[in-house]
Amino acid sequence: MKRLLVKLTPKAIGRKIKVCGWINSRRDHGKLIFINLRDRSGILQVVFRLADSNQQLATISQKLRPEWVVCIEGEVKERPKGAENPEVETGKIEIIAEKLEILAMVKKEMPLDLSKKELKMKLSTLLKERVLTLRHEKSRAIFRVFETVLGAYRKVMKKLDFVEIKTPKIIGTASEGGANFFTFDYFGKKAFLAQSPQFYKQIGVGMFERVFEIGPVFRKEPHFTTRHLNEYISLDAEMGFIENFNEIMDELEKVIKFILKSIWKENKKDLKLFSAEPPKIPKRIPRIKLREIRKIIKEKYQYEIPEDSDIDPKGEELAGKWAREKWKSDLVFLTHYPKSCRPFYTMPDKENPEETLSFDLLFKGVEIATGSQRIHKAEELIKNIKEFKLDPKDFKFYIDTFKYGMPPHGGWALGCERIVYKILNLPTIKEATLFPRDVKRLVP
RNA sequence: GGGGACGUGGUGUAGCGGUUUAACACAUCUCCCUGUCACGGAGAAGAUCGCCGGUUCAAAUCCGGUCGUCCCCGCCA
Repeated sequence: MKRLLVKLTPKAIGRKIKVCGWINSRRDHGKLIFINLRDRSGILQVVFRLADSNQQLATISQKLRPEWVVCIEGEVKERPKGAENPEVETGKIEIIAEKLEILAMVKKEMPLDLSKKELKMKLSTLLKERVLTLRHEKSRAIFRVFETVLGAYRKVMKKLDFVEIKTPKIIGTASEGGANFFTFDYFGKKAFLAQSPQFYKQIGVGMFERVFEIGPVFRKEPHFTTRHLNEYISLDAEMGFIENFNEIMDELEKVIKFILKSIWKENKKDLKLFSAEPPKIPKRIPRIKLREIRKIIKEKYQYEIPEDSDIDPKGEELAGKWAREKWKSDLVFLTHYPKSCRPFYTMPDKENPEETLSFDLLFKGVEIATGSQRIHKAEELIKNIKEFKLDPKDFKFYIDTFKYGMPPHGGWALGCERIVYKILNLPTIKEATLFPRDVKRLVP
């Protein structure tokens, strides 16, 4: 008999069918055993009536335990009056088991009970036992949201006429000139893991004007926080022929709105598990210069961000608070960062050369994206590389791109895990990562 | 790199100098149960309290070291 997916069983009342999946939970009433069977489409109650079944079925059904993998054949029936469960999609029906095939048993003591609504585990255990904890309903909900972010990003970028590219992650030139790279031996040469697709996506502008990439980036930064990972998925974009750098924010604004809208459309059940409130999104996301938000935070919250430096996490949190109070917005762009806190390829502001045409996008007080207009003239780029005390020789192919002619352009990088982390109000970004890589964690 | 906190059965916690043969919940095993869905009931097994050393008549409990973990700051998405 062909397997039927659990979600299709309510339409099969009266029919004999076969379902396959994992045992999510079991409730043994002696002569009556209830099993919640989980497959990719949902959960279905299976009833074993031991009094009515043959000896063999009765004996093995008593042995069934959580996470065993089974196929069950039987008749789909409406549940008796009063025994319906409105919390489950298949709660009005059940299947009366007649045949049971065990595909796999559990051979190890389970460190958790997957049928419980909350796992209540320490983060270290949750990640150590990842191969199992990922099966939990809430974990799966997180990664369904993650999948929506990826899908929505691709969809909206294509709609905005960007072309998807994939750039190398093994690279020979450090893209930001910093020291935060993983290095390794590549057939006798020194290689790096890409910390950003920066150079390659800019080269992509020379091909398609508008490109985007969804891919991993690697950061050798020993941070111990709830919002950092050493490997994460970056949602990158780069666009040519911009008249000013506000156009970059205009596009990013469309993108982030589409992503958020998609999640609230496609992941209602997942969001409910985390009691996630819809984000406050105004018609236009406020944009404010860093130097102005500095003043506002000082006046409103008596908190001072150090001069000529990047905004700190506390400052970001307060900027987020201010945006919510003043503009009723969970999103806010901070713009015009000082030259000293941006990479060498960032375009300085002609009106104030100490500031750059750059921005960060904050979501609920956490930075989820960074972007800027880039320098597109080779001479200026070389000058800036030298000002940053770097050697132009190390960036030859990158500089060549601009010698061959490039339009004014700019782009952004969105942190995929950060979006999911803030949307679901997770205690840490590590829960929004299948197998997080942090300073201490390389396995599993 | 700087700072803080925590390590107790499989999991999550309580106990914080002697009433402890280390307690509770869930999981595990045995038994009872025909309408449960976080099923219920009875019982059993399972921890030398991370490790090493010190203080003390007495240490899971206090002190020091060590290893591990988590968080904050810096930096970033």
